[in-house]
Amino acid sequence: MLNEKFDRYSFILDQTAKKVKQFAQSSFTEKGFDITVDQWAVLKALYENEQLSQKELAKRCGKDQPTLTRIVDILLKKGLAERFIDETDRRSLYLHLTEEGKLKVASLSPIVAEIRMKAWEKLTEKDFEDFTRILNTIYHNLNA
Amino acid sequence: MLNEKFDRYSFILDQTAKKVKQFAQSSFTEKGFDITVDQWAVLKALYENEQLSQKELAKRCGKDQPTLTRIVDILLKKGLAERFIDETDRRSLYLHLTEEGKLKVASLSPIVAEIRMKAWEKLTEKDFEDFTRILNTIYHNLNA
DNA sequence: TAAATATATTTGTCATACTAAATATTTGTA
DNA sequence: TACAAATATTTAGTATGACAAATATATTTA
Repeated sequence: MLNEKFDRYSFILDQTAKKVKQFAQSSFTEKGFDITVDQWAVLKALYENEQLSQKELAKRCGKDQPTLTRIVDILLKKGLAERFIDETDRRSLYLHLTEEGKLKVASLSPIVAEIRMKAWEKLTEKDFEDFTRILNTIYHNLNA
Repeated sequence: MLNEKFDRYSFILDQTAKKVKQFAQSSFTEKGFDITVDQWAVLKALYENEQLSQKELAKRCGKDQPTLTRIVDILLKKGLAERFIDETDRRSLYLHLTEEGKLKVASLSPIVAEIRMKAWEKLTEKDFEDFTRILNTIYHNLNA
């Protein structure tokens, strides 16, 4: 393959990832959700799987531990989650959502799903499959 | 299309964009390049087009103006670029690379091109075309 | 069992992203 | 021409991302 063509794929990739996040964030803000997209990702992961340790949660959300710690700090301040020491391994902390946190996820989920679909207008199922396959391949090529 | 399938495309997109950046950054660091990937993007844009105003440069690099200002500040500190007032419009600043900056871009360019190819192993030209087409479509769907 | 090693989390530092507000300058308009 | 509006840049504040180092606790090993 010609090298020159690849000049800017990482630029387009980066810009599109940013745009997806921006679009979601501005929809959140517009609807008065009062959380960031990253905070949403953590809330959603917790909603689907309570009792995760912070380490497991970080992995599921694709975030490193320092970043996760700070996002969780914010969720605590907002009263959406609580942190507990795991008595079987006192190094570990586990988390669960407060009632308010659960309500927030339940009420936002359908709206988030809607927001997500906007990106796929004018694209086909095949496009979606190709897209995720290619992204996964790139990821694994660079993860060796 | 079924909504559920789209659950995590933004996650994969985000993780892959991060991985591409990390891979490039660790290659830079390993080779002792002493710049970040974002600083590289700005240097490259300047190399290909001197006399850009900061505003134009920001646009070309896909960065907002405050971010660009800070990246440029770092490039100045590193002695890679210089900033000048545009006397035809004293609000504007334009930039150009120092000799050291030009040398840096010239010497890094081929290595960066190599790094970039790694992502495309096991993928075809058609994949590349589909990928960029889909990314562009998503971008424009969300940019309206 | 004491010491070394490993693990989970946090803290610190720097770089980047986004928003809003401040500053300087220019342009448009009454 | 004076004033209002627009534009280019910077500054400030908050959130996130990456990486290194610090802390506390567990596990392994001599």
